[in-house]
Amino acid sequence: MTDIKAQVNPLFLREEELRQGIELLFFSYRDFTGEADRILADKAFGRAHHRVIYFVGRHPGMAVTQLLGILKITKQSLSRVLGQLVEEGYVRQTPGERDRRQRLLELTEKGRALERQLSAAQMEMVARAYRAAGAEAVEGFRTVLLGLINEEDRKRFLERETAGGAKR
Amino acid sequence: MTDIKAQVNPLFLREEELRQGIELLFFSYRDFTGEADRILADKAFGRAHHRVIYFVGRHPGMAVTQLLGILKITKQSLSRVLGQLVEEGYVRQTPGERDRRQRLLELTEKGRALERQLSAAQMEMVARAYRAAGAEAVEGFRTVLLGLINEEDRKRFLERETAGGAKR
DNA sequence: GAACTAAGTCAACATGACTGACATAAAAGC
DNA sequence: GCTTTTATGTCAGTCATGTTGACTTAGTTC
Repeated sequence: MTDIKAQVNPLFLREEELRQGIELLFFSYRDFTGEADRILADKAFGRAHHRVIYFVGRHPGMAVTQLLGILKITKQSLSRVLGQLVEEGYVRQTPGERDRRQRLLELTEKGRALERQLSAAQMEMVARAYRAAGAEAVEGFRTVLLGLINEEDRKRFLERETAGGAKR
Repeated sequence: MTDIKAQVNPLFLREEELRQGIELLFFSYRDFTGEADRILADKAFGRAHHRVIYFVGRHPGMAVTQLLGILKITKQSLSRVLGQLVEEGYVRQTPGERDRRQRLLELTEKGRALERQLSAAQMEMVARAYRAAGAEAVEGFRTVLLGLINEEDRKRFLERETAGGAKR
């Protein structure tokens, strides 16, 4: 029956395939973030705190403007979240040496501990999916997701990849 | 230099790889939804409205409880959004025949028009990424994302795939 | 007839985003 | 050296989307 449909409208399967892609992104992101959300709920933190902790942990010494660029939110939005994290001792701000207007961000030991806890959960999920799918599928996963990302951030990924060497 | 690191700590590359997976999901989802968000902003609708329109369009005649199960939000959250969509003539509710307690949901013509507009934008993004990546990569993308999705929803995908036949 | 289920409602609240206006300090440009 | 730009922060108000909890109404099931 679907074979007939496919013959009548050759675009049908293509649209179906694309819609499945859309749904896969929706469901996988929903379930992927759900894991960490549960951990954060205990600490009265939200997804926004997680993102800050993640990226500050990933790029220690980054300036506030850089972080805003990654998160693509306004500084007013960030300030509440970042303020809480600083106040509760997860993130430390130190004036920049080169440019003393900057407040460079880094995780405290407490912050690193939370970062590890959150990342461990998510890395475990990704690792499970990677193992189940195999190396070739992982390569495809990366290629397609890269294609969904805007030019600028995509470049960052590709640079890191070649700079890191030894990967493929 | 990174080669040395990899030899000293064999887990380094693995962790790096997993973190890249996490970031790919974050950035791709951010950019992927950004496209539709801009269209919705004109109509004073948000992402929540989009999800309702999408899934009602995908499964015409579905009951409210089913929709809640897919979205994994509370009925109170849904009611506001659904109420607006019904009021503004995007979604129609009709009592179920088998079970008259149910209000079965379907898009109106107006709703289908918006659905097409939104989906066209996202399908275009996915299509572009698929084309650039190639069929093999797409298969890997699907496999890995399926592995990130909870058991139950994953089954739904796999059933649809085999039922639809003719795909692979 | 009692118990359960589908759907909806009212109320209060939390989170995370936004715009707009303004303040301070340091850097950069002329 | 004065002006302009930049980095950061703050105050105030608003909006969208989620939550919990309590309760109602109507229909189904046992």
